[in-house]
Amino acid sequence: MNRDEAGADQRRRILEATADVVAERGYQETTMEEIVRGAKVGYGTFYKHFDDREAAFLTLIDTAIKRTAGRVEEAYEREEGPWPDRVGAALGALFEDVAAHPNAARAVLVEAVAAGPEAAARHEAALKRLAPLLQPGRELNPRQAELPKSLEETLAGGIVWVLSQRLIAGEAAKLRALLPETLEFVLRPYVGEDEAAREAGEVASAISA
Amino acid sequence: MNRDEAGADQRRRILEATADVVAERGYQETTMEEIVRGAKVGYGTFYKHFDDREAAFLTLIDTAIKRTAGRVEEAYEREEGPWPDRVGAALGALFEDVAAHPNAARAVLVEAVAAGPEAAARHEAALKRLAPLLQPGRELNPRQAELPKSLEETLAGGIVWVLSQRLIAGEAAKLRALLPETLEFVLRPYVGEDEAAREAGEVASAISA
Amino acid sequence: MNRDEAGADQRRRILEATADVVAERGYQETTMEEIVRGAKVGYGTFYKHFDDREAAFLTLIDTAIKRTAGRVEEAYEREEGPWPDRVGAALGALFEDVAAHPNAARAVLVEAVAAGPEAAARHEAALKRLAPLLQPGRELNPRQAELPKSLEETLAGGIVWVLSQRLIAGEAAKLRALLPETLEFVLRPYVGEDEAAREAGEVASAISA
Amino acid sequence: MNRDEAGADQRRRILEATADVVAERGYQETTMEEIVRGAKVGYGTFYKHFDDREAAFLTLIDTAIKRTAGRVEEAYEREEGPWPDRVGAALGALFEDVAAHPNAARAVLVEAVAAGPEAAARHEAALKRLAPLLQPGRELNPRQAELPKSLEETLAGGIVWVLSQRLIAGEAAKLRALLPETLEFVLRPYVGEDEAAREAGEVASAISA
DNA sequence: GATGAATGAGCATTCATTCAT
DNA sequence: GATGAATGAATGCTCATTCAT
Repeated sequence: MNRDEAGADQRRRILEATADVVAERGYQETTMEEIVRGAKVGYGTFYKHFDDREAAFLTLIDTAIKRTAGRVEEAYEREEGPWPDRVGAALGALFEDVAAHPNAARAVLVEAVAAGPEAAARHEAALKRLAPLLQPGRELNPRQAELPKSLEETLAGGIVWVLSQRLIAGEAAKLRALLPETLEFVLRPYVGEDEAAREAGEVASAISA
Repeated sequence: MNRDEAGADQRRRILEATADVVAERGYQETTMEEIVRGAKVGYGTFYKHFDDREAAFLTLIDTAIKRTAGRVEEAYEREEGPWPDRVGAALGALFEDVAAHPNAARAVLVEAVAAGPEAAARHEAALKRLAPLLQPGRELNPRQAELPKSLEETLAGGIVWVLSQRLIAGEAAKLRALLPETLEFVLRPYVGEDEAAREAGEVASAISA
Repeated sequence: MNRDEAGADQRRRILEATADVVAERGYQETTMEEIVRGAKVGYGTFYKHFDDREAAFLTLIDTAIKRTAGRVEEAYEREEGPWPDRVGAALGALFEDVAAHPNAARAVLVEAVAAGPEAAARHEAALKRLAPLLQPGRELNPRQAELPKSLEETLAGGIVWVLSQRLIAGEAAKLRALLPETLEFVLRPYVGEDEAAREAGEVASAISA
Repeated sequence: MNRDEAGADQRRRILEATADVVAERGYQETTMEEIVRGAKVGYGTFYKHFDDREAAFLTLIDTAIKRTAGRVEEAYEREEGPWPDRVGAALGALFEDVAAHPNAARAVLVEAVAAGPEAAARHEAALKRLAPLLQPGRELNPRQAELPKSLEETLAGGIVWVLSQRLIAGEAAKLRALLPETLEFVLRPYVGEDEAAREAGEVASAISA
């Protein structure tokens, strides 16, 4: 491992340790000692990579958001089927990524809310990125004009709630099973309950396969 | 004012000051000094009423939940019309109460999430109290068996998201205007979009009246 | 002792402890722990009185300068004899005050030099206050025009050197004995060696009396 | 450049960098990082040459004292005229050397005072080396018995004060202009004001020539 | 009873020094 | 030999809690 790789590895270990400790004890209760012990680095090394404790936390959030948003948006783009399939792919990618990185997800979805204005702003901005994926569904609804303006925001809130509850309960593994019904919940306002149920069923089959 | 009344008044002032400071600076940033200054009591008085800082915060949450839940559930019970009207009444009471006590609501809905396990548990429990009000709606849906199991939880998450965003933005006053579309969002899975839109319309008329 | 008196006492103890520790170990080596231990106060009490460690040190310096300058200038004003007597009185007051408060004097004369720009500026300003007491002596010199412009500054430097060396050596008590010859050194450029020696002799008699 | 020369060069660069940083920020604020960066060497190289940070500072002081004292004492010895001329030569060499190496001089004259006991002792010892150059002047004073015992120390203090003030003000270049009056100040107690003024005048002419 | 002055444990951060490469 | 990445002891400061008045 050369010097750059070693540095990148330290940085990764620090962010991982931060995510772990924050997930376990909450951001505010997270001490520097726990982070550096968890990352197996000295204090000085931590401060070579980050300005202070908050900077590491914000970087953790930013990194997680970037990765998750990338996967979600990529899944959405890659799927070439009709819009409901694209949403299904995106939501599937979201649930998978959260399940794969539950601590980082928890940092973004739970801790960021009350970890100061910077973190809260990132949390909010991250959630707003779901709206553009849902908006096109309005075209499919014959009475789209009647759809509430805040629909996308509210749906995003519902999705986040599902994720948060599992993360808080330490049951990220159960998310996979919740994907079909969450998808149904999301699609329903746009395509109606029949179509939504059908899409959810397809996803459910794919999962159990 | 006799001794008991004086004590109750102090206690109320402490909780109010706690809510104010927590709303303004976040729970973790809230110092005892700010609380006792805001409540116009000495430290000793604070510790006569509460074991420690967290106890006051938990009591604040509990009190707020009790009051809000009481109003919501009472509105639901009092309404003698069909179920959608009852949900409309309950949601209306919720939005009104949050708008009337934004600081306390913020403590419950935003700060509690990341203020330690005790507070998080209360936050979660509070949200779960919305489910029993929504569940009966399943009876109205001819294909109720197909409704996602987690529907009520997810709807609650959506509602909370709407409330949280306004509270964070300091725009509790705008909640009134959001009530119709949020109601529509909640009713839609149970009664379909036509009926949901109709109920939302009625509520909207009632508001502007 | 009422509340105000207690506060003033704490403040005095903190400044005294600061002077003691600084004299013993140097300003930069002085830790907060030593100060609060020496002052018999908690950290919080320290920070109620002073913004930070440097503030306490600067206050110590300012206080010492104010007291010493007051005494010196008062002695100068009070003496109604001819100018050499006035300088003798002033220098006597200076030596006495330094001997009575060697730690504070050391803080001003020795430590302040290298304790940051604020402290250094105060050190310099303090020394400059000696010049106005010496300047009038120029009138007594028939060839005053030839006196070096920097004479007063240089004399002040000489005086400070004498004081500093005794303070560093921990021999503040010996200052009394050095007063006559230092006075002679100071007066000589203005009144000539005969008169300077005479004045020094008078002071010496007064001391041994 | 062979090994020894390379080593000597590193050592010189380290001392120079130390002097620079100490002059700019003060000894206590000087970090190892600044020194090694300024000297363009690694930490390991630094510690090959010096035991620790203080050792480098003490060596810097010792080196500077040795060089300056050498020049001053050499100028004094080399001058074959009467004693006042010899003192003039010595003081001239001192002022020139300080002006030529202001950072090193500042380390010795200003920083050393409050940089711990070792450094303070060297500062004091350095000043004491001026006395033997001045002492012989007593022979020229018909009433030498009456000269204060501490006269030489006090004069040295005055000289140092002049130098320090210019160094602190970053005006080492102005020292040249201050040489005549400082010389006059130094000679006066021994040879009287006429002779002192005459010598100062000569030096002034030599400078402006 | 009520006050708020006082305490001191606990934490983030810095930087001299070491040692693997 | 030379480097500079890494260490972690040491320190200034905050703030929840106590208790003398």
